[in-house]
Amino acid sequence: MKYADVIVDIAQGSLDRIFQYRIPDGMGEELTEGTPVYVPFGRGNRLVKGYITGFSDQTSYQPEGLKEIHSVIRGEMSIEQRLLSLAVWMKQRYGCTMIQAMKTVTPVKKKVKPRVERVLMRTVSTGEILDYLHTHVKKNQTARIRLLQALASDEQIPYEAVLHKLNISKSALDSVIQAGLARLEEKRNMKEAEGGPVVPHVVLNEEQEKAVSQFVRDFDRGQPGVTLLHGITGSGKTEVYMEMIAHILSRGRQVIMLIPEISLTYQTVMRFYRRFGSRVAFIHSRLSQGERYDQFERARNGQVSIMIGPRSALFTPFPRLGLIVIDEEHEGAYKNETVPRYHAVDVAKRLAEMTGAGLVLGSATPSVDTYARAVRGDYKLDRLTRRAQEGSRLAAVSVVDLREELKAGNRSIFSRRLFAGITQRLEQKEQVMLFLNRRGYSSFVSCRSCGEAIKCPHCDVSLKAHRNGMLVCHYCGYTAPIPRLCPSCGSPYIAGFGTGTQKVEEAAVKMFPKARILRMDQDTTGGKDGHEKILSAFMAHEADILIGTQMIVKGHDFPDVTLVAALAADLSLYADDFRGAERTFQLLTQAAGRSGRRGRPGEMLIQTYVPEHYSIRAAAEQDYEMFFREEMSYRRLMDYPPCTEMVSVTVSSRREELAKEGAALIAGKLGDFCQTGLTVIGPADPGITKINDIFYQIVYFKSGDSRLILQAVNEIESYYEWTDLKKNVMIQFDFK
DNA sequence: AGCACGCCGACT
DNA sequence: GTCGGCGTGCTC
Repeated sequence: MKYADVIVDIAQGSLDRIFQYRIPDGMGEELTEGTPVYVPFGRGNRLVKGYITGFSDQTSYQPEGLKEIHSVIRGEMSIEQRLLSLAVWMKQRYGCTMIQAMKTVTPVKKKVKPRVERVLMRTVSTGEILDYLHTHVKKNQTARIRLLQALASDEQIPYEAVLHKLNISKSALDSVIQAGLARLEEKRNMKEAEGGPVVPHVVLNEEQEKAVSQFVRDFDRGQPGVTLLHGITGSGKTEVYMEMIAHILSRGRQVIMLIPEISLTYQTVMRFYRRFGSRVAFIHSRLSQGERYDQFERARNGQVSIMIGPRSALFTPFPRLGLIVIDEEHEGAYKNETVPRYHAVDVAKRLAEMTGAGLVLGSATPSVDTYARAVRGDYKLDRLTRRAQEGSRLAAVSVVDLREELKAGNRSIFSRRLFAGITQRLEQKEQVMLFLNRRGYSSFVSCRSCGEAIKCPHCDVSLKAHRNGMLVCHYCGYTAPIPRLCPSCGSPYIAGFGTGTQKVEEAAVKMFPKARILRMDQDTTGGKDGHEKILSAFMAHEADILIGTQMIVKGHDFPDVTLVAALAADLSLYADDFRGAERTFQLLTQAAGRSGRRGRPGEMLIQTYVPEHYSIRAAAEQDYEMFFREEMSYRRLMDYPPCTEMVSVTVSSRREELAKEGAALIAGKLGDFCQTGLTVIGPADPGITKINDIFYQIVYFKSGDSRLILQAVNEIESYYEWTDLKKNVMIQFDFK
């Protein structure tokens, strides 16, 4: 290898590319991917820091013009070094390029346009916040008073409710909260100065106490390991996390806590802030690149010790990481949707190993994969089986067999039992949530004569009807007016089919004409704060019934909801992958958890055509173990993860036949590479075969031997690299 | 980001 | 005549 690929000063967005350098005699041995080096750069040949990302024998640049690497930077394992070795691991594990991996682990500092709100955030004081409220938030006097009282008295009030009542933008409220937090911090400091108790500690129950003390003991022995905290809804997992975090902080180490974006609510922020004060920092999607970078800097130089955020918070550059917590471990949001398609749990495990930190995974419905490892003894398992709040009970769940409804002549989407339940709740002025557990079920236009749905000319999906009379492709953005005649048969009888939730809404309006009904889906959540507006209106009890997809059952607690119903639980069961049953069980269990809080008993109804299916029976019984046993025997029978390791190769090309040929070549190569121990499936059509005029094919391979899987990935990579395949198709690996 | 190159105004 | 303003563009 004669030349090295170097990426320089990657905190600068514009220099975010590779430069090639000559390798001086004798230096080759020392260089590997991720090695930090000094290189001469620019017209003045000033020495800048860079990192090796790869090697090559050839160069696209004129060889005479290449400069030599100046020297290798040696020294102790810095934070960057650690993140870079994580990048090297990601490159290996997920089969991406070194640059892709490095971009993922290192934050890029981008220019930020100064915004008025930002100034407000930084400089606002308690006095100013009052001024702000008086000048900007005149609309609702009671809400303003409520907010002020809450800020002054530490009272917990729901974020969404405040947002709605004040009818202000989210960023404006965020500034208000920032100011409120500053004020709370002041009060804390005063209390500390007086020598009074800083935080009213929550008393943990026996199970919580046991989980904490075991974790503490193992951590102090230098064997933090991985712990699965399996706790039912409302069992007080957060209190357990907070005790563990407090312990880690007392040992002079730092904590990363991952949460699904949706559960970063005002309550969550306040809870952590009240316990840990200004040592905690948050990352959320509203932050600009620059603000995100600033949060990382505050972590690096010790201003904060706890970082709470989505999966990208994993790459917080703490000098001495002691604990990673992943809340709602089973959530799909932890998987990165772009290359490298890493899973936060896997990366966290690796990072924890590298830093000697503990890893705690928490969930009421752990992923089958995680639970299997816990059962196997790879992870420690702590159970929280009791609700933390005295007197609070799990919802009573029952299953309604829709086949019986049909037999009895009821063809509506409301079973008789659900109808009675809703009627009763309406009388009692309580709230109802109706959910369809399937996403992407939005309105398309189809022909009543030939039945064809109007499809996107560039993608293998049907076009969605928007309210402005246009058809839009949600994958490539193609837009066209709704035609008057059917493009396939010329019939004039074409009509829009509403979304699933629209139909439910229509039916509900007919059945319950006096009820106030809200619907939440892609059509109704137009605008940035659409979601929040609907949720907070419902929170403020401005509607009796909320209809929506799974987004309504995640993360939000509505105190007046006493009935939740899954209208057609089977919808998520037969999804196009092997995790359909798992997702169904998780969704139904989550939905049950939304019903009946604050002491009021809740009820959950599951309407289904397959009441005998184990995922539905287990959800009704609220019996995770039962679900797990059944699901594992299915996975074992079908040889699916976690009983085997499975990887998909997605092959894509502008030309359909090239994609098909390429996929066949790869499948053939895999077959040749290993006749025994490796199962190859495909080539096959993926769920969507064309997006943006690019055609897709998919090949799966699986094996019980993870080394064999990696070898196969490498084999395909080098095969791809050194043949015409590279000219014709793109490939992408995904670990299932 | 730096740093050089470059093409216009007021100074020893 | 030259010193220096910072506008533009490149960095293996």
